[in-house]
Amino acid sequence: MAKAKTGNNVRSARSAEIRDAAIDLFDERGYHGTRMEDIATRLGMRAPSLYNHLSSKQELLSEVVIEHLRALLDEHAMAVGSTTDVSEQLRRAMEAHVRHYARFGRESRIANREVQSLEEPDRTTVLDMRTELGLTWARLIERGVEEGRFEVASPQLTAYALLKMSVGVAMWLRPPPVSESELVYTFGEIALRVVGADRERAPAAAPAVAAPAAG
Amino acid sequence: MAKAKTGNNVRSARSAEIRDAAIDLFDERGYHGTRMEDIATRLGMRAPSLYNHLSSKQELLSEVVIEHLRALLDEHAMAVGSTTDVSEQLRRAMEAHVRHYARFGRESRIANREVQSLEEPDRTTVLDMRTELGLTWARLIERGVEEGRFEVASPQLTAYALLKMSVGVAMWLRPPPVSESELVYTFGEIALRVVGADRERAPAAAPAVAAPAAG
DNA sequence: CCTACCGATCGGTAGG
DNA sequence: CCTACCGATCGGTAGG
Repeated sequence: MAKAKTGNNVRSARSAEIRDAAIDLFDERGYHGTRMEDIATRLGMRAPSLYNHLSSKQELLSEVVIEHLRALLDEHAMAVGSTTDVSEQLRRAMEAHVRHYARFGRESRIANREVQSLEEPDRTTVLDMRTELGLTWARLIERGVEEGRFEVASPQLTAYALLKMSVGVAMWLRPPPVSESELVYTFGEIALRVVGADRERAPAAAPAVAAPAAG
Repeated sequence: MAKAKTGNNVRSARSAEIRDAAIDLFDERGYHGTRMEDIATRLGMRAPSLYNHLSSKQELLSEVVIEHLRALLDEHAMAVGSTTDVSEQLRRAMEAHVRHYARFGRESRIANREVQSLEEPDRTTVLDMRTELGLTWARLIERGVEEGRFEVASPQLTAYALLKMSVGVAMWLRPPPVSESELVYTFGEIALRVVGADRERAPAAAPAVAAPAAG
């Protein structure tokens, strides 16, 4: 009773350390390129001792990926729920994503590169969550079009383009050359341009730059 | 003399088949998730026989990734060199990328996911090529800004956003819901919007849609 | 949390 | 192009 044989549901400090080391290594070397011994060494342990805190290497991966996607979906819902103006919803959704990718670069990269390393049924769960996220974006853009606020060739294609563009922030080779707030703001603006929403307030609150039409 | 011990530079039909099978499997299961035996089985062979046509598994990977990046750089140069109008250069560069990603989805996904599986010095070579591609895009956008044709907050950030957006085409979970030509055209248009170049010919050759400003 | 160790996998070689 | 096989790696277990 006292011994937690599989301590995977007990979120001890040690579990968190193991998880963090695993995230570091999965990001740097990939899932299959990381050995349990590598993770253990980072914490001054031996590989078998890890199994007092988890039940398998695969569990480490699936937890990271699924939590990442759940966070993305949550933050997207919050961003959209924080206002009723569809342009502002889109801007905030993009800002939320970019902020998340900037702050959780390691988890984002793992989630985007290691889907194929997931075993079933987690793999399917993750693919479904990704599909759901894409649909949420597409519906948001569709609504903007219906309200006459956006003008796009294809809401689905546009949703996909915006999503992929934002994920890119996490894929930066070297750290971004700008501050997080600048990153977030710029991508929010780009999103509005992509959906053709910027014309509403064109030469108004724009960040200066006269933008002449020299042919 | 007659026996090609390491037939890696001899581009035989068999080599091409092996390469194609490897690309399929690296894409589906990842580099580390693919065994030489898997590749051989696809061709009705046994794993050791593969070594009559290549020298290592790693060689298969690096060739795919490096060739992919070389093609991207070439096609980008060709697109930019095919006209002098900076807006048109940007559009064609985006179209070339999207077309490439659409046609070489497998290679594109491998190149983007398996950089970490590359050993040195190929890994560095690939990272350098990626950096070069990013710089090429950034310079193109900078020139557009200098000519007063584009208006962006940061050429570098914008270049990165556009690059990542286009790569996304290859990352589609399921095949794209539209034709290749539609895909290519839509992304070209989006690129022009992102750099703020569409205003020049705003309600002109646009694909209909009145775009009212009901706000 | 450790040592000892197993069972399986896998890239690659030997030698034909 | 094959069989036989090596050497190394690695996730996980036993048992303390």
